[in-house]
Parts: sequence; C-alpha cells; structure tokens
Amino acid sequence: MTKKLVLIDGNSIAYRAFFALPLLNNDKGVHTNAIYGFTMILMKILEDEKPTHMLVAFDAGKTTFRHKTFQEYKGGRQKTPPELSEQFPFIRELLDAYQVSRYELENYEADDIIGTLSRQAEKDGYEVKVISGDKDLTQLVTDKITVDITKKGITDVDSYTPDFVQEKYGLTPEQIIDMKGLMGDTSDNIPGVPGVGEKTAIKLLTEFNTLENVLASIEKVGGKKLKEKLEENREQAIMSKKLATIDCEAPLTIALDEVHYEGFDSKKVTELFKELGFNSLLDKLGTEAAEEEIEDISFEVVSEFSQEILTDEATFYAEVLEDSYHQADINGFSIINQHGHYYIPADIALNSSQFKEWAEDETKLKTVYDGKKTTVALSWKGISLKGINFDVLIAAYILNPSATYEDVASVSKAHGVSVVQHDEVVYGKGAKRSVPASDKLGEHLVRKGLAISDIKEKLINQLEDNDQSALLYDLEMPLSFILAEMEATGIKVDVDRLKEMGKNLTEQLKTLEESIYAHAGESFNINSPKQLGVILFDKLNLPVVKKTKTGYSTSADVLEKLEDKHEIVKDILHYRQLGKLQSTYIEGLLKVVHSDTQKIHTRFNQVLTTTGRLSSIDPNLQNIPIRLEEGKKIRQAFVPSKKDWVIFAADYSQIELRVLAHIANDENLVDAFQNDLDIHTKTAMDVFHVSEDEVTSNMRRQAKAVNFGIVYGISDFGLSQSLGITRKEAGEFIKRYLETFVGVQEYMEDIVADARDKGFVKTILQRRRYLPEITSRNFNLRSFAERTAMNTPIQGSAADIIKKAMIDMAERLKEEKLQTKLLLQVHDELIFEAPKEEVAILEKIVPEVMENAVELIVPLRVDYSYGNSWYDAK
DNA sequence: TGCTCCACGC
DNA sequence: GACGTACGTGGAGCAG
Repeated sequence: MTKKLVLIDGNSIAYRAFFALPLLNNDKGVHTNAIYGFTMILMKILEDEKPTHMLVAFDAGKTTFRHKTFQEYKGGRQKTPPELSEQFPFIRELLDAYQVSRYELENYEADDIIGTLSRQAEKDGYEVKVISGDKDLTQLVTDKITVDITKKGITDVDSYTPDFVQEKYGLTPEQIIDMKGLMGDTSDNIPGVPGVGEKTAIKLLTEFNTLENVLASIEKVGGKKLKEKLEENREQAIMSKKLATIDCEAPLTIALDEVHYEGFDSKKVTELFKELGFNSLLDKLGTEAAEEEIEDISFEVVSEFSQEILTDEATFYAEVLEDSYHQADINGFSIINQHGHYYIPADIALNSSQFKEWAEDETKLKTVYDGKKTTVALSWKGISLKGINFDVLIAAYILNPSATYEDVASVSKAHGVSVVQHDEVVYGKGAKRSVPASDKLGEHLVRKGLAISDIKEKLINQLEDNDQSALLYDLEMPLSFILAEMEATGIKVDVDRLKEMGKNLTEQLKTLEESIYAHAGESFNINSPKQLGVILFDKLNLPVVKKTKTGYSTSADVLEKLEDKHEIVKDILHYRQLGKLQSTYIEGLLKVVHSDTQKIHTRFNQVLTTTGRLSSIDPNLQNIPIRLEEGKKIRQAFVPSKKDWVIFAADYSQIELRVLAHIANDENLVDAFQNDLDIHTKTAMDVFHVSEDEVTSNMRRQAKAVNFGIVYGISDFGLSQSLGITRKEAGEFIKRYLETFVGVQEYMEDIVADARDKGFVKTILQRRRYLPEITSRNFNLRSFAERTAMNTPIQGSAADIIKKAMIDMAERLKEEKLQTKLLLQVHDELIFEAPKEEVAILEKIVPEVMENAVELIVPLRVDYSYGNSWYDAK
C-alpha cells in the first residue's frame, strides 16, 4: 500500500476558519469558530484522504530568516484578533486528541516545514497532500504532491496538481515563485516589480521561463514602460523571489516515521467536543465509522431503454449547462434505481417514446434535484414531466435557507455526501466552461444521481425532526410545479411599444444631455459617478453632502439636496431616471424577448432568499417601475398573449402589517385591521396623539415610514435616512410607536429572546431561519441578528401566505375549468392573464382564494383590477 | 472579470 | 461611544 502523508498549514487553516465562520462561542463564553472550522476540515481530510502519515505545521514566533533579507516582510499585517488567539490552545488540544502530530520550528514558517517534509516524503515514495489557505504553497506541486487551497467556504477546496496549475496560470509549479518575484504579494508585503500584475508576470514567464532569464533578456521585453520598470527593480524582484521561495531544506528535528497516523482517541475527542459544545460534530463522530465512502462508481451507458431502467421509483437527474434553462439544450440524464446506475445520453432519451411515457407518468415516482428546472427544460422539448415526489434542492433550502445552493455537490457535501464533484471542477468556469467527453459527463451525472439519492433519507429525517415536512410536501414542492408552468408560459410583450418608448427616451436623453453639457461648460460621461462628481463638486463648487469610499456621492438623495443650488442638478436627476428606464427596462427587456413568440420567460429562484420570498432573474420582473408615471408606462408593454384577453392583477393590502398584528396579537393593531382603517393614518393618530382630521400629510408620511421600517426590519439609522431626520429623532419615533403598540413591543422582545434561546426563528408555516449571531458580542452582528429575528417571521409568513394562495388558486382555476393563467408573483401581488369572459368569475374567486389562504386573527384584504395591459390593471 | 455606484421593486 | 446598518437584480464605468 502506498504511504500517504497529509500536511496541514495550521495557522492558515485556523485563520480561514475564523474569518469564514461567524463568531460562535460555547456556553462558557469561549469563542469556537476557528476550532470548529478546523475540526470540520480535519474530519473531512481524515475521511477523504485516509492518510497513513499526518502533520500540522505552525508558524513559530514573529521573525524568521526571511526578515534578515527584508525587514518589512509581512509588515503592515493586522494583529491576530484576540478572539482567534485564544482559540489556538484548543486547536493544539484537538490535534492531540486526534493523535495528529504538530510541529513548529524557530525562525521558520509553516511553509518551510511543509516544503521540507513533502520533498522528503516524495523521495521516499509517499503520496503527499498539502492543505492550506495560502496559494504560495502551490509552488510545491508535483505529480506526487497535491496542494489543496481552501476557497470561500472552509471545507471547499481547489486541488492543485501540475495540470491544474498549468490550466490556471499556464505555468509550471516551479514558476510560481518567479511569478511572485515579478508581481509581489501584498499580503506578505513582498514588493515584486511595481506595475507588474499576474497577467504580465505570466506573459513574461511564458516567454522567458524564469525571472532570471527575464532580467537577463530585458532588451527583448516588449513595452518601453515595462522594460524600465524591470530594469529599475531588478534587485527587488530577485529579493521578492527569494522571499517567496519555500525552504525545502529546513533543519527539522522531526522525521517522517514519527508522524505516522494511527487513528484518533475517540474518548478524548468526545470529551473535547462536549467541552466545546460541538454537538453536531458529536453526532457525526458516532456515525462516521458506520459510513462507507463510495470511491469508485460503476454505471451503464444506456443505448436502449428497458423495464430495468424505467422503474416505478427512481432518482432522476437532467443536466442543463446553459445559463437559462428556457429553450436550452439538455446535456444528458441519469437514473438511479434498485437495478443500477444509468447514464442516458441526451439524444437517446429525447428520441425515445418509452422515455417520454415514463417521464409523463405520474405513477412513476421521481426523486429530483431542482424539479422546476427539470420540468421547464423538458417542457420545451415537448415532455410534460410528472411524478416528482421529492426535490432534494428544495428540501435542503427548507432546512437551511441561509446556505447557498450552487450545484448538487454543494448541497450534498453540506449533508456529508461526497460522491460528486463540483460542476466547476468538471465543466470549468467562465470562458473555459465546456461539456466534457461523454464518459466523463456520464460519470458526473451518475454521481449527481447517487448524491441526490444518498442525501434524500437524511433530509427526510431532518424535515421530520423540524416539523417541516408539510412545508416541503404541501407548500414548496407544489409551488415549484406552479412556478414551472408560469415560467414556461411567459408573458407577452408589445415589442413595438417598447421600441417606441425607447425612441422617445433617446430624444429626451439627448436634449437633457445637451442641457447638462451647457450648464457644465464641457461634455463628460454623465453616467460616470466619478466624472459627474468632478463636475459638480470641483468645477461647479457645489457643497459636498456625502462621500463614498471612492469619492463624492452623487446618489439621488444627495442630488435632491442640491436641487436649488444649480440648474444642472434637476437635469441630472431627470437624466438618471430616464437613463435607468432606457438601459434596464427598454433595452434590457428587449434583449430577453423571445423573437418567435414575443414573450418573456423569467426564472423564479425558489431557493435563494433567507426569508422565503421568491426572486426573479433574467429578467427581473419583480422590479418593473410603478412609482413614477414615466416609468410606470413600461407596464403598457406587458400585454395578454391572446386577443380579447386581459391582464388581471390582485394584491394583498398591507399583508405584512396584518401578519404582524396576528403574530404579535396586538390589540390596537388587530382592532385597526378588523375595522379596515387606513393603517398609516391610524398609526399617525396613535403615535402623535391626534384625531383623524388632525393628521397632516407629513404625519401620515412619517407614520408610513415607521410601518415600512417595522416590516423590513430597518434600524433607527435606516428610518432616519428614509425620513431625512436625525437618528435620534428616528429612535424617538420608534420608541413612541412601540409605546403605542404594546403588543408589538412585547412580540419584539419575546422573539429576540426566543431566537437567542433556540438559535432560530420561524414563520407561521414552520419556515426557519437560523441566527447564530444573535449571541455575538459584536454589537453590529448582534443587532442585525435581532432585527432579523423580528422581521423574518413577518416577511416570511407573508411569503408563506402568498405561496399558499398560489397553490389554492391553481387548484381553483382547475376546478372551475378556467383558461386563466397565473403569470407572475411580485411578493404581495399575483398577475394573471384571462379571457374577458372569465373576468366576472375571477373578480369573485381571486380575492376569495387569496383572502382565505390562511386564517389569521385579522382579515386579509385583496384589491384587484384588470385591463388591456399590466399598466391598465391598476 | 470583479468591484463600486446607482436605481428599481417590495 | 463606535461600529454600519431590510432584500433582491441589474446596468454602467472602471481598474487590472
């Protein structure tokens, strides 16, 4: 058996873990995030790599031999935060419990220890794996030495092999140090050659191979400036290279055979986990031994279908690599069932009537990952997918809406299954993204199928434990089928109308542009905040109201304050407004209209927001203008898809505040809604202690802003911004509001306490959001978590309600045998298209269904309207 | 290509 | 007392 050595860059991994995770702490007030992250990585490595030898290297002390070469080496670094320093002793203790060797050496960095040992091990025939967060280590890569560099998360890594280095940089691993010599490294304060970045360094090294050769052949280097820079910084480059070079002959006092890994001391590890409060890891520790890892997989490439493949129950995966799945190619399928693992090339499936029959048979049950995507992609191929009975993606989202769901691997790895690689690894990214050869694609798709099928049971159990099964089966999954239909249906756009508006805008913009240039006395790019700032604040000497990180702020609220100071300002505001309409809405929408049908097909992301709301992309149809008349006209271009049909829109009135009234059971608020009062006026009356006819429009505006703040969980600062008052005044408002609505005040206090206690908050339909930062000692993090605790149940329950309404509505439309189609959802609003003759019945059933989606202690109210376009449905 | 600024909706 | 303060999508400019 080959010997396998794993070397971990201890400091680097501890840092990565510390910054990647929120500042957790255990019941004794010890911070544990770095320890926790370190443990996760350690467990993962032991499981994935099964090393025979292992060592964790640490940096020793502050100075190393490199400081003799360059005093400022690693200068300007932030001091290690005390919250991290205090965790190092525990990390050492952890390693001892795991019986993993650790080592540090005076005057040397962890890099040098790792370099020296990896070279020795390679010579002795070991396979070597290095784990770090520092890309410098990639210089060590050889056929036998692989370096894993952590990415954004903590357990997610890029594996650097010679091929990977070649692909990423176009260089050999040895050339990494030449690259550092040229470009320097700001994090280590290595200077390099000024003006030379990664691109230039790679170009030079591709041509000249080494830094020394570059410097010896300066005359051959293209570009006069570059030549000069290299000439001037010759010494500095050589020194930089020397600094970046890992010493592979450090005088270690430890030998390879001393770092043999024999397995961990489970008693000590358990004890330590208990002390640290790592309960989830304790569970994992227990199950780990039982779990078998699938290393190699086998599968069959299907060329013809049989009963064996198209079974009554299966995991079914369809791959779509294009950005959008509308009218997209499907690149292949996989099916996992009791008989085996199958890869089905796209054309085999799509040309098979047996496959179509199976896909459309609702008694053939399918476990999927992203059923909506699968359904829509297949619907464009004339296949109406039925029988989905479990969606792993949605289940994972319900269990934790705060995680990001990028591909099957990200979901399965989060649930401890690692049979599948990330799409980026298999397909590449950016310009390099491509479909691999059939066998590689097939294996990847089968692995996805296996991962989906592997995590299913775990997800089911967790949902059951959390009382969230109904949320999956009765709300989110049925909703996904409705969304699929909405997306596939699309909404018709009057292209000529959009173009006409565009022409009009172009003219207006031209006029404004001329006027602006005349006021400025010169022409410049009005769309550039930087150039605009120079004109307004340097040339015209207008007072600076606000600055951004990079210069003057020119945002609308700033410009509004300057409106009466100079005529140019009004024009700029107008130019901005129209420019936004032109670029985002006219040009943006025209770009995504399907030329054959004149329809727009958005995609709703059902697994993105932490509150349970949907989002809409490509295009975003949830932010079409409505506030200002000029923008609202865009809605005239959204029309019914058939002659004699109308657009029918219905929206909930004040749904979030009604939800708040319900959850908080606030007597005053409940009373207001039961009597159907104007809630902002009522709020103004109570907060300002005046009668209804004494409420001024300004008082109502302020009350409205406070209500808005409550709904969105903004801070006193946020409220002060939206009202243009001081923070203190805003705080005063909030205080008075809470004194008026005591039920709300109590709710706010209780929900925060509850979140602190349980670690999460939930909505009326059991949607959860975890708030680990609610116990943070960092004021910002904690305050944010507290506002989130107050806000998520409100916004999330409102999202639950409209989702439920969509399901009930689809059901009702079917029952009534109507042709009406649901097209869009905009958070508290549903937009349909309908034949004129169905309007009468819609006027009855739409409000009825929406208002009765759930029962609250206050009534829900729905307003509706219809017309020849979305604009007219107001 | 990735970041910043700005602006639209709820 | 400071901290940096609903969320989401997308376009334009700009630096490297």
